[in-house]
Amino acid sequence: MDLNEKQIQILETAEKLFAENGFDGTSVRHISKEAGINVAMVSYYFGSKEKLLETLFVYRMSDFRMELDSVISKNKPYLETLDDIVALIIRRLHRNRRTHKIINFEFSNENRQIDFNSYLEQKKENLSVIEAFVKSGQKAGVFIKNVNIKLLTATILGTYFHFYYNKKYYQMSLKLDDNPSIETYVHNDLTLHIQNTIKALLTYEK
Amino acid sequence: MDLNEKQIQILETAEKLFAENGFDGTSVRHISKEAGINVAMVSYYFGSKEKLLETLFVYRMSDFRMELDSVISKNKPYLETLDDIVALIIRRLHRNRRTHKIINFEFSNENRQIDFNSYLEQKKENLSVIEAFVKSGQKAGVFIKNVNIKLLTATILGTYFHFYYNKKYYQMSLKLDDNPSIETYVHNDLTLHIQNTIKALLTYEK
DNA sequence: ATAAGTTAAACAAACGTTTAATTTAAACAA
DNA sequence: TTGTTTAAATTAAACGTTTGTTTAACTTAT
Repeated sequence: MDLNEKQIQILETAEKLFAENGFDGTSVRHISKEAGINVAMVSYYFGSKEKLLETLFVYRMSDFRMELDSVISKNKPYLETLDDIVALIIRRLHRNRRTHKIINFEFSNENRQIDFNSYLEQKKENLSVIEAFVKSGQKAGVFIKNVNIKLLTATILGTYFHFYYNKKYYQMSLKLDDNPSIETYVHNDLTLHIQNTIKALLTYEK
Repeated sequence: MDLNEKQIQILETAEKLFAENGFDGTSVRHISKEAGINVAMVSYYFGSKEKLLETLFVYRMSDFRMELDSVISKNKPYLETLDDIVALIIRRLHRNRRTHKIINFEFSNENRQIDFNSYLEQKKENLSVIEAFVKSGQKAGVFIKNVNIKLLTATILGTYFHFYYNKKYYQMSLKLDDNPSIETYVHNDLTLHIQNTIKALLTYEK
């Protein structure tokens, strides 16, 4: 995939607007105006509004697997690696939160004609790497056996997204007045909470 | 709020379509066709598409507080009540998942002119009841102190919604072929996973 | 000179809402 | 039970906008 500057500019403008107003809530004219280009350029470069979105998915979702492998291959103690994995996931999720939001919303839209196969394939790969890591920790006796591994990531991603989707509520409730303090909260408190949750779940005996 | 049969029929049709295709992805004509009524009836009964949505929120979100109080006032042991609270939340969430999905998506849409105040007020109340319960358990020495209480519900709701939004993925991954087996999975495995997560988090010592 | 980039204008289709006319249902008096 | 009145419910048609995409002309760079 080779994209020129203008294409990337369109993609990132579209990402912002799709995340803010939804796919159907964002018009091609809105994107082109915000990006400072002519309406026809979207069709010219991407073919259609749908294909623009598919291009955005590929543009944003690459190279996570590599980062994940890198963290695991450091061979730190299991609990430390677990913390690192969670921190990595949250960091990536937060950086690409807009695209993830669009995926979350459009993936469950039956009526949409968008190809999610590359996204699904990548997700499956990543989860099987994490699953292998947890099973290895179970064999080593560090993690307990009685855990629903497939739902582990649901808890990690789900907690982050619920925070992000209800940002307005938590801003109010936690008195996070400006963007920097939200960033700090995500990378400290929220990450710590999820790390503790996953560690507790994997080591807690009834 | 008194709604006649036809109004409820419109509301529930709209709920289904909004959840499937999004608010902007659902036209008033689509709703009226699916509900078997004339297009003008939506404006006639609700005033506008936006006000229809606000009516749906109130219609679905009521009386949770009552159920929550009822569970807590049974005065079972703390860990059992905790399980009951989680089970109650998941049951309610799952029953009203469509409306919750719409709220999640539209609440983070800056451009939308929808009144979320009654929803926010209710959410704040419910969370403060749960917060009080956890603090009481901490005083009793059953729950540990080192927990981010405000993020507890983010983990509960977030895990459920991540499962629901990625239903297609989990269906594939967990081989849940039909709707009954999904229902069973939600009320058994998923609920159990979240109960274990929250119990672990609230009792786990480093 | 050739191809890529960019533009304004036009296209049919779909959008939410309003209008004005008609049908239905309920209330009332004879 | 009847005919009449009144308001609510329902309808098809029309309103002005906005939608995604295409066209054909024009500009820029190679």
